[in-house]
Amino acid sequence: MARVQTPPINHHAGVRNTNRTPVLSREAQVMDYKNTLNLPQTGFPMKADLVAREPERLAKWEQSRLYEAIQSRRAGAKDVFVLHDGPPFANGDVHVGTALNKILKDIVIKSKSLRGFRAPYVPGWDCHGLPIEFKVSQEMRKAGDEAADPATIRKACEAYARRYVDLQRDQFRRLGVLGDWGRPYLTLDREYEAAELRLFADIVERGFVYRGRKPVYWSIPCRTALAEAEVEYQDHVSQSVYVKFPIVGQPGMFLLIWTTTPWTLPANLAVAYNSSFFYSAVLVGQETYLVSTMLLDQVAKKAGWEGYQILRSLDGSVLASLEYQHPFCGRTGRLLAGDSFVTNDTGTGFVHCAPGHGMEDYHLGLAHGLPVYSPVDDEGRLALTSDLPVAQQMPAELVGKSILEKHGKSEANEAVLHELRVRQLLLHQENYHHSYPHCWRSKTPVIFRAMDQWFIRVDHLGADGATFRSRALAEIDRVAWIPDWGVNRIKSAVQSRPDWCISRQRSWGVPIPAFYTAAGEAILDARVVRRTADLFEKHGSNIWYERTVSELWEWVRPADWTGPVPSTRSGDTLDVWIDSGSSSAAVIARRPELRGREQPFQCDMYLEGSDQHRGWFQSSLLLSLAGQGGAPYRTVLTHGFMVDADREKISKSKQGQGGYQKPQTAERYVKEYGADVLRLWVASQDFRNDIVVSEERLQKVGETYRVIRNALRYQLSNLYDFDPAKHAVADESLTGLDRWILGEFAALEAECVRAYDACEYHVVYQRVAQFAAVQLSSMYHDAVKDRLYTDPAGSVRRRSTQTALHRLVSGLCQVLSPVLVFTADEAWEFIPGRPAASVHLSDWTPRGLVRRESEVRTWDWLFATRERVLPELEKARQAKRIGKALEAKVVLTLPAEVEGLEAGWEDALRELLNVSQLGVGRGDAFAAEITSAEGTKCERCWHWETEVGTHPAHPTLCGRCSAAVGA
RNA sequence: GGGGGUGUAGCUUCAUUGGUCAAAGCAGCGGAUUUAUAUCCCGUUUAAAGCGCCAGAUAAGCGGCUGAUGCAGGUUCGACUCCUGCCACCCCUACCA
Repeated sequence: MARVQTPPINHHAGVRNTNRTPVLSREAQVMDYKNTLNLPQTGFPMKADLVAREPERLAKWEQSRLYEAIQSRRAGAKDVFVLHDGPPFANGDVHVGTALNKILKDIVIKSKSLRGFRAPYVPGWDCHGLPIEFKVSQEMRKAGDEAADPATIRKACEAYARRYVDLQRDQFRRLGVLGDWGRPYLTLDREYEAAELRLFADIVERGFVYRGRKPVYWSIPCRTALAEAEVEYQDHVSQSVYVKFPIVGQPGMFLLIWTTTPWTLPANLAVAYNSSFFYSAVLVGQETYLVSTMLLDQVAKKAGWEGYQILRSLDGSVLASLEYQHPFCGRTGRLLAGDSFVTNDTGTGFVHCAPGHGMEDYHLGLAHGLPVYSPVDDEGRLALTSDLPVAQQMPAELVGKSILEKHGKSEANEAVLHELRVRQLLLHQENYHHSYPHCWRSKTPVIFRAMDQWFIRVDHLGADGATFRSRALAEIDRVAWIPDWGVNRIKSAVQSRPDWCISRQRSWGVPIPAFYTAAGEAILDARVVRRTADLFEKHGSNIWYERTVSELWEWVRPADWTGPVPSTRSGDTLDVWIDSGSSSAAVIARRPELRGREQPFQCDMYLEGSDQHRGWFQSSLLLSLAGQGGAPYRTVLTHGFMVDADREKISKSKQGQGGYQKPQTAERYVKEYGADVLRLWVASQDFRNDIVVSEERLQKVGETYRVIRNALRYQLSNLYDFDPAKHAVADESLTGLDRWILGEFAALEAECVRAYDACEYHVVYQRVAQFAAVQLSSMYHDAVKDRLYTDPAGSVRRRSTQTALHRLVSGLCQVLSPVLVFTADEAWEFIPGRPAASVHLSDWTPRGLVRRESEVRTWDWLFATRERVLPELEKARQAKRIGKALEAKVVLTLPAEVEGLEAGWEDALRELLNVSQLGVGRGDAFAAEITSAEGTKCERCWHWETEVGTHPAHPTLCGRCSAAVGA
C-alpha cells in the first residue's frame, strides 16, 4: 500500500475562497491554497499576562456576584460540605504561608462545589489580642497619649483591626479565593462576642472555671500573662550561677545550688534533691560543700578546686533533716525530695525552688504547704509582698530592681549577684547558652510569675465520673485526622497540657464578666455571664468599661441574686484562644448556611497548619466539648510549613537580616507570577510535608502553566467553526485516534476525581501536566493537525476530532478550575456551546468513554510501533536522507503480531508517524526501512504524492486536496 | 532533652502485599520545523562512580563485572519497601532549676 485512502469528501462543506483565477502566479497560488486550509484561530491569547488580566476577571466575578450564584445554584444540593475557616490574625500583610492555607481551602471548596456539593465559605478574622494592642499603644504613645483609658484603647484597636481586615480581604480575594467576603465573621463583632460569652457561661455553669494562683508565663513589656501559644523559643544567654547556701547549725558547711535565673533567688523557699542520688560532703580549703556525687567532677572543674577531699557520702534521709539559711533573706528553708525533676546531668544535684516562679517548684511547694511567693510586681521589678513578714523578705537594696534584660544585663540579676558576692556566697558564675521561652510580641524572655488568674480545669470531673481530659482524648478518636499522625500530635498536646490560664491583663479582648467584692472575693456566675452577653450584643462590649460598676451590676444581676454585692469589676480579658476556639458556637451554629446537620455546631473540616494541633484545633475541641458536648469537626486536614530553598523555616528574623531579597508576602508573589501560578505551585506539592518556596520552583511551575495554557489554546483554536449541537459526532462514529485520546482522558479524569476526593492535589498537578505534555502535545495534537487543517471543514473525520477536542477542553477546564481559577474560567468562555456561563458554575460529571478490548489492543500496538519507528526516522533525518517526516516513506516488515488488529490500522499508523507513505510487508522480525517519499510535495497539505500533477484544475495538489478545494 | 514528620536524578512527583533493568515530566545538551511559532516536535545525557573490552593515542563506542533510593549495617533467594543504629532538615514540646 502506498497511500492512505482519503475519507469521503463532503462537497457541501464550507470551503472558502474557491473562486480562484488560474492565471495567478505560483506564489499567489500558494497563498491562495493556504487560505483554503482550516487554520486555527482563537481570541484566547497565548500570553497569559496574569498580573494584568486576573484583576479584570475578578472585577467581573464580583459584578456578577459569582460566589452567590454558585451558592444559589447549589442551594438544593443533597450533599453539603462545610469547611470552617480558621481566622487569621488581622495584622499586617498576608504572608505567603497564610496564602498557602487560604488557597488550599479554596481548592477544597471549589473541588467539592464542582462535584455537586453545596460548599459555602465564610472567611473569618481573629481581631483581638496583644499584637494589635501593642502596636496601637505604641502609636498612641508616640502621639503623646500616655494614659489612655481602656475604652479609648479599644476603639483604636478596633479601627486598627478593621483596617487590616480590609487590607487582607483584598489580598485574599486577589488570590482567586471565592467566599462570602461581604459578610465575614470577626471575633470583635457584637454577636460573636455575645455567642462566645454564652458558650463561656455554659462552661462556667458546668464548673470548669476556677480562680487560682499559680505561676504563668508573664511578658514584662506587654504587662500580661501569656498563653502557651504566645511564647516562642529562642536562643538565649543566661547568667548561670553556683550558689552556696549555709547549713543551719553547721558553720562552714554549704549546700551548692545551681540556677540560671538569679533574680528568682529572693523567692527561694526550699531546695530540692533527688532521693535516689548519692551526695558527697566535700572539703575544699576551710569549707565543706554538699553536692551530687555524680556531678562532683563537673562542679570541681567549674569552681576551679585545686584539691578537694570527700569527707563522707550522704543519702536522702540525711538531707531531709537539714535546714539551710537563705543566702540573703532573713529566713531558713528545708530540703525536699523532688525526684521527678532533679537530674544528674547538669548543675549540682540541688535545685533551688521558688514556688512562685516555676511549675515544678509550685507543685513541690503545694505538696509541702509552702506559700506561692512571687515577689515581683506588674512592672517586672522585685517587690515585697504580703505573703511573708517583711523581715523575712529580701533586703531593701533589691526592691525595685528590674528583671527585664537590657543588652543582656538585668538589674535584678546584677543586684542579686552583688548580694551574693558581698556575702561570699557566689561560688562560680558563667554564661549559659540555651533555648528559652520568649514573648512572641516583644521578643523578650518571659518570666514565670505567680498571680491570681482564671483557669479552665482540664481534669474536671464530669457527671459520669470521667475527667474532662479523658473525654477529650476519646473525642479525638472520633475525628478523622489527615495525615493520620495528626492524632498523635493532638493527643499528646491534650494529654500533657496544664490547666488553661484564660485571663489576660489586657484591654483589647472580650472582658471577663467577673466582679469582686470589697473583700476581694470573686463573683463569676453563669447567669451573670449570660446577661452580660445580652448586654454586649445590644451595646457592644465597650460598655463594660464605660459604665460604673453599679450600673453594670444593675443590668447583669440575676433577679433572684442573693450573693455578695460587688465593689469592682474585672479588668481582665479572655485569652484570644477562647475567641477563636468559640467559633463553632459563634459562627457554625449561628450561620444558617454553615449549620451542621447532626449537631448545629459541627462542620465537616478544619484545615490549618500543623502547629494548630496545639492551637486552634485544641482550643476548639476543648471549648466545644466542654460547652456543647462534642468536637466541632469531623475531619482535620493539616498542612506542613513553608520552608525556603535551603529547607529552612521562613522566619521573620531571617527576613530582617536580609536573608530574603524580597518580602515573603502573598502580594509580592502575585505581582510577579500571578495568582494562578501561585495556586498551581500550591497544588504542585504534597502539602502534608514541608512546602518549599523558591524562585526556582515558582519558575518551574510557571513553565508547566504555559504548557497547559497552550494545550488549551490549541484546542480552542480548532473549535472556531464547531457547534456541538450541530456537529458533534456520536461516540461510536468517532475515529479510532479520537476514541483513543478520549479513553486516555477518561482515565485521567477518573484519577483526578479520586485525587481531589483524597485532597491529593499534587497528583492532579502531576497527571494533568503530564497529560498535556505527553498525550496531548507530543502525540494527539501533533497527529491531528493534518486532518484538522486539510480535511474539508465539515468532513466527518474533522468533526470527529473537533468533537474530541471540544470534550477535552471542556473537561480540562473543569479539572483545572479548582486550581487555575482564572485561566480555566478564561478558557471556558471560548468554548462553543458551553453549558454554563462560568466554569465555576458548571457540574463536573466525567462522561468517560469505554473502548472495546480489541480496540485498546490495536492502539496499544500502534503506539508501541510508533515508538519503534520514530528512532529510525530520526536516524534518517540525522543522515540527511529526509527532512521532516512527511518527506519520508516507511516500509515496515512485521511479524505475526499484526494478526487480530482492528481494520484500518495501517492508515492510523501512517497518521501517527506523520509520514506520507507507509508500506507493510510480513516477515519474521520487525524492521523499518526509511526512504524518500515517492512523488511530489502537495502545495496544500505537504504530503508527498505520486498523483500530484494529474489534476488539471490544480496541478500542484494531491487528489485529496483537489477534492477538498472543490474541483 | 522528649514526641512527631521528612529524606528517591539539578527540580517536582510516582513505584500493588518485598519481586525483572527504579518510572514520568520538567530543566540540561544536541537537532528539526516555521500550517499552534515568546508555542510545539525529535534525539539524548545525568541517580558517587569504578573496573573491563576496543584503540598507537585521543575522541567516540561497547555494556561484561561491581555499585547505586540521606549514611552504615541487618533480615531475605530478592529491600526504596521490613528491622537496628546514625546524619540532615522541619514541626511540636520542655522552668534543665
